[in-house]
Amino acid sequence: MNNLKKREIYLLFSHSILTIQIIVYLLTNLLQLQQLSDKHSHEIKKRSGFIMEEGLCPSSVFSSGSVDKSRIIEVKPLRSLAPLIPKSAQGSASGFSPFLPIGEPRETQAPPVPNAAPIRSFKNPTVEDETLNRAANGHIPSPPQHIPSAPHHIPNPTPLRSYKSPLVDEETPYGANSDTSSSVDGGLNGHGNSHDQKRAALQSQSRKSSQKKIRKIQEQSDNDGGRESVNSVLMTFDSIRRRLCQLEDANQLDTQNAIKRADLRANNAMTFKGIRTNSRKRVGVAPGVEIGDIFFFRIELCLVGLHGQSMSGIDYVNIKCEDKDLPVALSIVSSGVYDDDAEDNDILIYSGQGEHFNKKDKHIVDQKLQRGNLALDRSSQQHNEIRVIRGLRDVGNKSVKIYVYDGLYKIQDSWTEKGQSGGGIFKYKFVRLPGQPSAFANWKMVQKWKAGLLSRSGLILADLSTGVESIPVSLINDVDNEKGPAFFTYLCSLRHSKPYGLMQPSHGCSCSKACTPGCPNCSCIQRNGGDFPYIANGILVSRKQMIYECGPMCQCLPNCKNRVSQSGLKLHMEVFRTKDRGWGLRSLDPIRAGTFICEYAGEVIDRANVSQNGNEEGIDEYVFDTSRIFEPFKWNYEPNILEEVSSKCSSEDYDIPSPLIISARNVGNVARFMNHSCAPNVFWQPVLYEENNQSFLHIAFFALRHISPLTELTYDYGIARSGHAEGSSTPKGRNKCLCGSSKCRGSFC
DNA sequence: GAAGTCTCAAGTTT
DNA sequence: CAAACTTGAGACTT
Repeated sequence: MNNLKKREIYLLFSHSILTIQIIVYLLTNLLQLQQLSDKHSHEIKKRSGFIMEEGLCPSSVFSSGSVDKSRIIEVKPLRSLAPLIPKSAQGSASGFSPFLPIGEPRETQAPPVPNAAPIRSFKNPTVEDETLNRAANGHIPSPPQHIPSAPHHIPNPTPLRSYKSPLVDEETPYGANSDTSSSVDGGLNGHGNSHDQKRAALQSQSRKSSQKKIRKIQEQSDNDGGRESVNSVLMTFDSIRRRLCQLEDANQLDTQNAIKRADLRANNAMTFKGIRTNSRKRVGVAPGVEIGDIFFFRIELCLVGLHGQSMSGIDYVNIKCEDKDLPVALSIVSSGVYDDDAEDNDILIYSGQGEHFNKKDKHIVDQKLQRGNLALDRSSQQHNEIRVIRGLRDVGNKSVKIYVYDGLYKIQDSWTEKGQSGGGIFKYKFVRLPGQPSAFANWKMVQKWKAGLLSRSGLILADLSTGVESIPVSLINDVDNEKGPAFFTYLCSLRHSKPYGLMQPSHGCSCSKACTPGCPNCSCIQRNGGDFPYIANGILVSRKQMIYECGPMCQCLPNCKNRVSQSGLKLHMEVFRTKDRGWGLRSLDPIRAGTFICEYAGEVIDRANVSQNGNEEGIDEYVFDTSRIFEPFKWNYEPNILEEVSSKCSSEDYDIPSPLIISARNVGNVARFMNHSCAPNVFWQPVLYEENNQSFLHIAFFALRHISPLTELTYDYGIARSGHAEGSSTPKGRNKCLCGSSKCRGSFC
């Protein structure tokens, strides 16, 4: 208390104009504080006994033997004692709607413009535009909110069990869960029956009111974002990131005074341009993010508004409710730092945050009921929906961490335990809301299939490629009685009858080892405009008019990284029976945007032979024709976003001197099973390399975005020029399109 | 008291 | 594995 007084006195003197009234007022407060903290330290001592019984670490802040941190918390400057000061009549004039989460700029209360961020992002913004954009997107720093509340100055470093019942009345009228609290301290507090009833009625009323506010936030926030925005933001992010990696690989990136990590640097560029979606914090669904969506960086979760914290596992907001702050948890990431139990698919036992070993003081630090932990606790009483993202490592590629959005959960139970390092931790039982499509459960299932622990139902053939591919391609039908596709010969590349068109034959590069990015002497890299087309893990950086790979004619070693499309399948593919579109193709592995999927294998034919090659009606449904009309789309990074690095950006219009027509009717690979979609997740790219002193063109397929396991792979078939009716503004195909996307053209051919 | 700056907790990625 | 890194909340300052 001495410290406090000294601080008080110091403060008093440091402020030159103080009325006697204020002094009297402060002294009154001081007295109140004294009483309050005495009462509270008594509370803490009482509780610490309880905690010791529960077996928490003796070095815990609750322990009677260690430094009494409650004293430290008492030593707070006056301004943090606000709740003790009677509220003014204008007390609620904080500038925010009581229904809005704290930290949201006021202008965002206006009806949100759908797709606002991504569309704006693709023009070349002027300075004025940018200011507007940033303001509209909420990137002007939010007005800070200093709404002191009881839970913050009354220390709350207490485990769940100990605080719940006794403190509910004093601290949080919202949280009183009569079902659970009554059994704990039923008759101990000595209140009369009528008092209890009144109190219960008040608490129930209060709880309803706060739940109403949470619902209101939910309703208010549900009409922005959207699938297209989410896809656009993620694609923009990854295209920038890939480009940065490419420059870094070639040592062309200035990392002297800049961040080295490409994900963070890409995020900075995005933030600077105001490109993100769902930037308003919300309870429940994040519009446009679908259950089962996968992410490869924590930053990606932030960019689409799924989880606002770049590191922390718990995201929450403080909702102003009856002049108090009610922290409400919005989303969690279960990433395995703590020993979360993720055995059951619909139940997640999640550990709170904050337990660690303090290396300096050499003691274990318990988790405290504050920040995220407090929010989870309040949410367990409010029963609000919480988004759950499960972090996992794929069995095939343990070095990559993947985050899977697993939908909405509610907290059903909470308790305290001893953590791995021996500190006290909070545990929360998350239960998945019923009726949601499975996501994490699918992963579990697929991993069991891969490990051979679970037999596949509907497995017709273990390897459709009959050993041609290095990874088996399974044939699955769990839909109908069809026993398999019509006969064809599996071939993993292209059967050329003649060399490709007008290209000048070259003899490949003369690198002695594997070609490396930034190598000035490699003729293949020079043909690619000086850029290595792929980054280290074989991911395509950007679409190009043409990609020149090293081939059999090159002097470089076969493990050269510029031969991505020649190495056959790298993913565990599956030909499967779709419900309404015949056979389709999907992968059991998660796929990153830009990953090579497969080549379009088959026989190169002349246009004259197309109908000859077809069925009775002269139609060859397995034709790939580069001269079709393809819907243009943007996949590469925006050069203006990366202007500080490079303005170079290649055209995405393919430059194919003479059309290439491939038929996979008689011979082909998995690509022949890929169906059409007007909103595809795969695109094709022309690739050229030399064999036998001659150039040959190939068609390589790459992932357009991240694709989760078991998702059907589709690309845009384009429209045959012959199918484009004369005088008709909208080309019509002969097949009804069943892709079901909002951009569906209705037909394809 | 509003509006700003500073600090810290949170863990990810290479 | 340790260094480098971001975001947002809350503390603190003007």
